[in-house]
Amino acid sequence: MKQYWTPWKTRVLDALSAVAGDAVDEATLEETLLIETPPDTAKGDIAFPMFPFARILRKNPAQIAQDVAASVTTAADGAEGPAAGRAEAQGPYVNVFLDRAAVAAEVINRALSDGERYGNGSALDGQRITIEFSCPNTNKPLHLGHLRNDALGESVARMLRAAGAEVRKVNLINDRGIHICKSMLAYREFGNGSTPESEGKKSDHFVGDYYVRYARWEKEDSGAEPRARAMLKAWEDGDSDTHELWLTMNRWAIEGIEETYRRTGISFDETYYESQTYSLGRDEILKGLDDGVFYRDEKGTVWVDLTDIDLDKKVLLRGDGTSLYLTQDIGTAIRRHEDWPFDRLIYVVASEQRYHFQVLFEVLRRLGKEWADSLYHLAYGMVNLPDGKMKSREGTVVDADDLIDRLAELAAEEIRSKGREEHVDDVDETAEKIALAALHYYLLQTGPVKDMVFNPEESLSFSGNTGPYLQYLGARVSSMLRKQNAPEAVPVRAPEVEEEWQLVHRLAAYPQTVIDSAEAHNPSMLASYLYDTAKVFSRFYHDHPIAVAKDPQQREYRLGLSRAVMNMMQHGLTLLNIPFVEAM
RNA sequence: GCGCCCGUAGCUCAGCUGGAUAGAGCGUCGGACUUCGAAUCCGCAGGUCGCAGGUUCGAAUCCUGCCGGGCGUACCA
Repeated sequence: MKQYWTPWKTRVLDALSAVAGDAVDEATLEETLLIETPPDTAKGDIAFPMFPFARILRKNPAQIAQDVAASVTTAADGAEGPAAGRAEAQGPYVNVFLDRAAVAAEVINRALSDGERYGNGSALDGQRITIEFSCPNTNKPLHLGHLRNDALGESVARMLRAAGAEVRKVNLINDRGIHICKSMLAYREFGNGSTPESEGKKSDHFVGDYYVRYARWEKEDSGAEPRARAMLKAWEDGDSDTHELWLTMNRWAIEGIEETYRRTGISFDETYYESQTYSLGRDEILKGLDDGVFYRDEKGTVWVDLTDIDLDKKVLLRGDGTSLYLTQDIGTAIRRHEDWPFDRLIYVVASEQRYHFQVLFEVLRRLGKEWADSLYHLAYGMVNLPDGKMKSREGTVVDADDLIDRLAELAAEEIRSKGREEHVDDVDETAEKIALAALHYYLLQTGPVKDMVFNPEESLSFSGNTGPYLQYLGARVSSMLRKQNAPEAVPVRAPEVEEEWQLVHRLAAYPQTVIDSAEAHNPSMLASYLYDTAKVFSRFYHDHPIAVAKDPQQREYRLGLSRAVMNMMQHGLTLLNIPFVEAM
């Protein structure tokens, strides 16, 4: 989308290249030119710092600014509409004063006519991106760590889509292995044929309880572990009783987990199961062995030597021919590329596995997969508690369902204590949406690379820099727009107060923010943009009349601006997987 | 030991590819509801941007070293 500063950028570049003559090519000038917003709007609406050109042009930056400003103003002379205005040198900066009325009308009307699509872009048009996230085990329910993973994966996927990419969200369910057998064994041992229904328990929690039960048992009885291993062997040999139990318990686990997905707005286009993919990759490794990319030792183990790129030697296939984590990841990557050839494959996986992905990508490269360079590990930090790490053994793991229940309960209390029951359609449904807003915003406001501290009390709060703050703004404005309809378009009219102009500016910069956040795979950029915008709007709303403005033209204009900002907020909240509420 | 990541206000975090005076929220203290919804708004206080060098017109941002913390360095996943 063409931005309102585009004509000015062109004019500044023209002026610079006139000053530079043949000495500097235009591409260099364009790369060097920065566009900023002056710290104080009295200084102008757009700023171009001339510092970098001082070196290139061997001139005083303030002098350059004066020359450029003069010729830019001349170039703009006679222009009308959004391209009109003048430039002024302020020290080493060229500052532009726009025809705000014209620019504002263009920006607002674009947001009004685009409606809920405002913010969708085409920067990634034609790109096919697969994104893998969540990847739960079928021996226990989701916990806080999964919630961060899910929030990130879902949000990044939505942002990439908004930026124009074709996105395929995939899940890989870890439904096999010794840890799965442990809960199965404990159930066979202590379950007495009970079921989630008979116990009145959510089915994934039911399964998880047996995993915990196993852990306790293992401590008391040294015979437990060998039996778990024997069960894994039986499973691998296709023992029918074991498979029947496995199918039943997996179904319980997955149904429960899917319920949490539905609840949190997480979805996938394709689900892979490790039980179906774990043996993939073996043939690929053997092919690589034939091609001399890998080697076999005297025990029959297949290795890859990555010491030439400062990594280690890694085992790809055990001597008995069985697969490892790495083996199957090689297989699933290849399978995915066959299923749906992608331009990029993003793995949303905790940063502890950085090394694993380095190795994985390099092995695929050595197997001659030309698409190996398009693989990307979106590593994110761990979620800690105020007193340290979550430890499943110490029972400090924060359960996903419990946390959301707790949040929803508090939100419902809040609704009641404010006497809002009559104003919302359904207290519990609204409370649930507020809970998700609090949770998702909390998880996404921190950039992915950083470890974060989950402070229960803080995350349970609904005021300040939180998801519910954003929802609250939406609810108030929705309520206002129910009473007074916004116009379909606004006339050319100068914004009267500073907040109006700031909102126009934020409206204009929003589509690019979506693209930047998507390309950086960083929802926190978008989150803080929305929060800052909401703050500006809150102040505007508080200090100035909108729907109750006496002057009908002013009222219409402000209602139009409000609607436009709401379109943007709704779009942005959706990208963060935060539900919009009409009333709360 | 080696490798990767992080270190910004008392706490939790922003700060885009280096750019004009480093920002929020929570917490403390104080103010604003006969006015479009007070889950809001406004104000006060709070900083050697871990430390030391370097690069440059200019560094929280880039480079080097050190300190502190996390993670990794499995024929676990």
